[in-house]
Amino acid sequence: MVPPEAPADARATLEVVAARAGVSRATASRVLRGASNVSESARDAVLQAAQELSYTVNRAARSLVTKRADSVGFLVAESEDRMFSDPYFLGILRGAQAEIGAANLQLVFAVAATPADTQQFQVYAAGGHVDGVLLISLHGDDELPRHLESLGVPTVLNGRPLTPGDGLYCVDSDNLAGGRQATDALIARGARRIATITGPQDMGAGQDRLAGYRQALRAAGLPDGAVVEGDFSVAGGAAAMERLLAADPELDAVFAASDLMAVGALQVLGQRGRRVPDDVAVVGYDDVSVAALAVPPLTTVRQPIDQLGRTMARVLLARLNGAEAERRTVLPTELVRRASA
Amino acid sequence: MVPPEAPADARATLEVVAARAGVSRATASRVLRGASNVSESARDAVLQAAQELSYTVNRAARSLVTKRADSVGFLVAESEDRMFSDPYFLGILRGAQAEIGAANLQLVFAVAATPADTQQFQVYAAGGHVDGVLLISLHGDDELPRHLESLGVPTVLNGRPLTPGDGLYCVDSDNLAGGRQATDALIARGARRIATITGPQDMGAGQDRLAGYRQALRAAGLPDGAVVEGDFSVAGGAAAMERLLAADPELDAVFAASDLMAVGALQVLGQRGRRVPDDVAVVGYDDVSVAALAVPPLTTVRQPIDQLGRTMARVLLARLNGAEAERRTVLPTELVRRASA
DNA sequence: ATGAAAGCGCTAACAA
DNA sequence: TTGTTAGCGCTTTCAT
Repeated sequence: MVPPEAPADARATLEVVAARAGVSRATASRVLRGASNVSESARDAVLQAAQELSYTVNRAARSLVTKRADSVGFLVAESEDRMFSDPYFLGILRGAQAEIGAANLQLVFAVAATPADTQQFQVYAAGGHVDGVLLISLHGDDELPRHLESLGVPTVLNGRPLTPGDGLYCVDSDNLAGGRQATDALIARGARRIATITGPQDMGAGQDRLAGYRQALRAAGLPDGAVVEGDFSVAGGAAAMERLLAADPELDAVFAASDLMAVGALQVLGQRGRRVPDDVAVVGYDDVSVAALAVPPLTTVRQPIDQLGRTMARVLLARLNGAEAERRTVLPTELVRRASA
Repeated sequence: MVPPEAPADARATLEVVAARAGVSRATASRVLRGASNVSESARDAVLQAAQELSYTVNRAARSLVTKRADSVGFLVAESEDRMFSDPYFLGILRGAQAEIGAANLQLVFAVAATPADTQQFQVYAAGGHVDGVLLISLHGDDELPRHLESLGVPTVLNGRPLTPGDGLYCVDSDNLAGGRQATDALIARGARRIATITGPQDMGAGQDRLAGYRQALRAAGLPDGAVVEGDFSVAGGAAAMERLLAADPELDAVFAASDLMAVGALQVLGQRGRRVPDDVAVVGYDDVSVAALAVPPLTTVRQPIDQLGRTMARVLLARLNGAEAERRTVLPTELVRRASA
């Protein structure tokens, strides 16, 4: 009744492993999944058989019955090229992959550049192809995370939704404190006309860093400086710097809400003959690798980018396991002093 | 005999769609997969039913029978942090994802930092969890691609294996021509003592760019300049530049085999009081975004990074479809003139 | 052109 | 603790 030895070239199945170990498929399955109620001897036999046959579970078969996909989606909801030139995203990806991989799940990478893409992803996710999703780069009040959740797909955001209190799960760095740290550094070195290049105001990070800037100014009894919105890119930072200079030619410091924008600002400042930091001090945000390479090297606010990705993954994993998870996790930032301020 | 209407809240299955369309599961399946032998009316009915129920195929069930995973692995075989600060990788990823996504396959992202990781990935891939693998950043004569192929997993490399002629599939940019272009540009502007910071010599890209440099020098009747090996990183470029200066204080030009290394070189040159390009001209390689941001902006050799990723994916897709595919695809490079040379 | 039926490899009751 | 037994949702012969 026991099936004959399977051909050696075919991929081993549970059936074969069980037969070789002299137990039933059920027992073999239990052993391989680490269930507790198995005898020592059965366990050893199965493990060895599996080893010898280099057995790997067929995930499709498993998924079919468990109704879990054993994979999570990493969705970049960004239509612009920006994300692909921003090392920030790569950092998040690395962190997330490390945790997801360690949990033995797959990370399925997806990009939704258009509304059609987004729609397609929703269908895909709703179809049970992923157990949860890690959502990167949320703009405005994108309904995507809420849709995903209502479709039964646990989702964790990077950043925070614009309107709070939705019960969405999100992981963010402390942009408010970060904005303050940057501005305080400028204040501490004696700057008095402090301008800022903000991030997109349709993103929590953009809003919060600006709010931090304002708080710091107010706390120091300083008036608000010139404010221009940027888009987190180098070109955007440069354009914003031009406008800042036009708005307040006397400014003596600039807080740029991203390193990339700070680099753009540095370029413009250089062209205009302003010395950094002597004439104008500059502080960036992120501490991605270009910060240290800029001329002069950028004083900046470091975000724990890798940790952001890891934390997102951990929160999602916790949810998938039915464990408690923080709705909103905020990671600390830190000022990194270099030459630009 | 027809099953009763399924509960509306459950995910629709083929069974339900078929019932609603008044056909058998087999016919519904044929329609949904675009098989030809179906009547007009059956097709319409099924399509509409599927639409109404927002049916999505259960990939696990499909995979179980077709024995295809409908997904491809994107494996970064790199133990160092380097790759995560190099925009190059992100470009490849984007390109690959675009093609893979368009073909309706999933891109499963993985990192193999240690030999253990690599081993695990092999088991995973051999287990039929992916239909093919896109392999990034190959060092030395890594056996991984050959193992994967011998395990029956079609693999496509970025770059070229060190020892050619293995029948491995790879997609590369024309590093030899690129090295020549860079060096020719330096020669054309009158440089005569041209040094180079090479890429890792355990990688084809590193070797080929150096070979191109030598070819150009020889063609111009110029003697070889100082040569120091770098590791594609900024820090590595800076260290190499120091050694170059020590080896030949009179050098008047440097070809750095990556933009990141060129940036490092620029820093050192600045510290040593050498003006770029007046005292020393510099040409980089890649044309990643930092090239344009460097001070001075970097003249560099552009690789079609996005296309590299896309092409890798296309080659793999072709193989998966049993179509003919080039063993080795080489994409052209192009000199981008900016201020550093 | 269509349907009936047989699994794909696995997990999870349920019995023993 | 272990084995028996149903399926999970789909594709695919094989008839019709």
